[in-house]
This record gives sequence, structure tokens and C-alpha cells, in this order.
Amino acid sequence: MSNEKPNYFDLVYQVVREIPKGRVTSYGTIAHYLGLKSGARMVGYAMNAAHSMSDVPAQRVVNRNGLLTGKNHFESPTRMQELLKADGVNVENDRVVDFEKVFWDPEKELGL
DNA sequence: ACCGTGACGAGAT
DNA sequence: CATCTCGCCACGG
Repeated sequence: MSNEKPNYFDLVYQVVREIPKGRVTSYGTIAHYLGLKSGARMVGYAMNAAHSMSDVPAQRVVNRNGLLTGKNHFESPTRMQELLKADGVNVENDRVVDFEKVFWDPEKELGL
């Protein structure tokens, strides 16, 4: 009975889908929001599977440095930057410009 | 069933 | 300040 395994992948997708346009967040932030203090790797791994998801803007998820570490996993290494640019987020040298300004914290923005 | 790897992060040295 | 190591959960071989 109650063999409910926490499907972190699905949880990650739901949070990422809530990221407003023009904002970005980090893997660790999402992980921490889900209760995974150090499960940031899981979030990135989930993003890899997100390729089949059209409602999961993985380009809005970067590492804690604001670096587009996952750009290499997109259709094209420049795809992530282009998508962010289309969202109104400027990227320079594989890094989000004004990262702190466009940073989106679920615990804070969602009013927890 | 065991080991290694992975779109990360924080702490320790 | 830079570099290294461990932790986290899931999946592939």
C-alpha cells in the first residue's frame, strides 16, 4: 500500500513551469524548494528528460553562478541563449546578465 | 545486483 | 581566492 515514491522529476517540472517569462532560477534553488538540500544534480538530470516536455522551459534554469551549464544539452549550444534572449534575458559569455535581478525564487515569489 | 556517471551545491582545505 | 571532496537521487551498462 502507499508505495508512493516521490517522483522528483515530475516535481521539478511543475516548478520550472511556474517560472515567469524574463526570469531564471538555479538547480539548487529548485532542489531546495522541493526539500532536496543537495539534490541539485537531480534537477539537471530531470531537465535532460524534459526534452520531451514542451511545457518545461529548461532554458530558464541555470546553475547557481548564472552560467548556462546545460546549453550543451539543447538542440544547439546556442539554443538556450536564444530562448533566454527571446524571454528578455540577455546572456553574455554563457552567463546571464544581471542574474541577481532576473533571479526567481519560488519560496519568495510564491509567497511561502 | 554492483559501479559509474551526471544540466549542481556547499563546505572544507 | 582556488581547488578538492562529499552528498543527493536516478539511470545505464
